[in-house]
Amino acid sequence: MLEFAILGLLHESPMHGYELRKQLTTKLGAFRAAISYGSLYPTLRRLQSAGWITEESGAPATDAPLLTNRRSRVVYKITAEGKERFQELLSSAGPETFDDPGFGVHFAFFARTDQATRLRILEGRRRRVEERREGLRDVLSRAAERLDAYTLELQRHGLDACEREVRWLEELIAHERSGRPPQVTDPSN
Amino acid sequence: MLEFAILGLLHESPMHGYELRKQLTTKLGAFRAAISYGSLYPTLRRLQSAGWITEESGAPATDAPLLTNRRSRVVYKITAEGKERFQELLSSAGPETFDDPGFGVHFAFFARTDQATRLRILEGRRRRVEERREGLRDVLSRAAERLDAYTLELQRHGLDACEREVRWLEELIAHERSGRPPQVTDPSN
DNA sequence: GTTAGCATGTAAGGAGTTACATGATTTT
DNA sequence: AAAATCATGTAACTCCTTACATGCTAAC
Repeated sequence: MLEFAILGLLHESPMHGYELRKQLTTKLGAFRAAISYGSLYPTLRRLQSAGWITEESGAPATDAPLLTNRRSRVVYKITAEGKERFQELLSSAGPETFDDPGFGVHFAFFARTDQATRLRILEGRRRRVEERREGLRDVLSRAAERLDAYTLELQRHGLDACEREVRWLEELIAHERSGRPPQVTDPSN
Repeated sequence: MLEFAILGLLHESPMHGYELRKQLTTKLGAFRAAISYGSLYPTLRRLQSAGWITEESGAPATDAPLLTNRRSRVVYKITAEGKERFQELLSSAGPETFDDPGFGVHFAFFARTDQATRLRILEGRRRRVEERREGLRDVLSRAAERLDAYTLELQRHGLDACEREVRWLEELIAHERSGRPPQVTDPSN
């Protein structure tokens, strides 16, 4: 997850770790808490050994005027293999569990992939949410008497969230199918 | 989380591991995938060493007629210390992160606690969701131009979910304050 | 008699977190 | 010159999952 998100952000532009964390915090803010440095920096190391990212060492010509020849910051950029890896991770449908944050991260980087992949991911997600929805309906209709009021309320709220998400996904799928993929920011790669 | 949920279920009635998993699956089904045996059984061990649960060895008088003198099942029951531990875990406000499943598990066992604790947990949750909501609003109003359409859509959907949850929590809090705590199943302990 | 479901467990590993530790730079 | 915030990292640990291994019981 972190690996994927880092590759996704570095795909957009080179960055150092601290900045990565900030951007991850806003990019994934809708469904995840901020990631910790204790997780971020080791992952950067790992991605570097795997050859998916490299330290940027080019002459800092376009560098901001204030911060010359700094070596406290380590700026990373994605490699060609890294871009391949990113597409591979994006295409491989994440785990089959409903509560996995994988879908959110995938969605956050939809601008970096093609319509077919987007559709596959959206439909996969819809299937999983529908399954969860059916499970909750079953519980509410079959086992309602055996459960206390709070547990029931939780299931109802969960069912509601599922129904809502399915509708949202339907809209996105329809939108994706008939026509415009909402402005792909940058058609590079 | 698992520890808390196990104590909560055994608080209601003694059970063996397999049965625990089934009940956990429905009880937590609104926000969590099924827990694995590889997690369940070691946790049962740990709870037993800690003295919070014990193996039930009483004469199986009321046992189902078909299954006599089995020792393939190990039935666990909660101890007095276990009940204390459960209340302690319920009272200690969970982590301060929005996406933590802690709230859901706490809520699922609200029937086992008192109104004051329920209110504190609901209000704590509301505060965290409100914070997340404000963060998303900030991003949407301040940084909207810098984000692609998909990322924006994700934030909008997240914001919507937050607003919805806050309203839900408000209702629950109001209901909890003015009057009836929705049928507490069993006033034991 | 074989498939399906009940029942319990272990070993290895994944994906993160917290707490700690350090130092540079910018702002007040 | 103190405080805030930028910036990077390590060690230990938490909490869970997957994959494996086993055996019993019920149903077909």
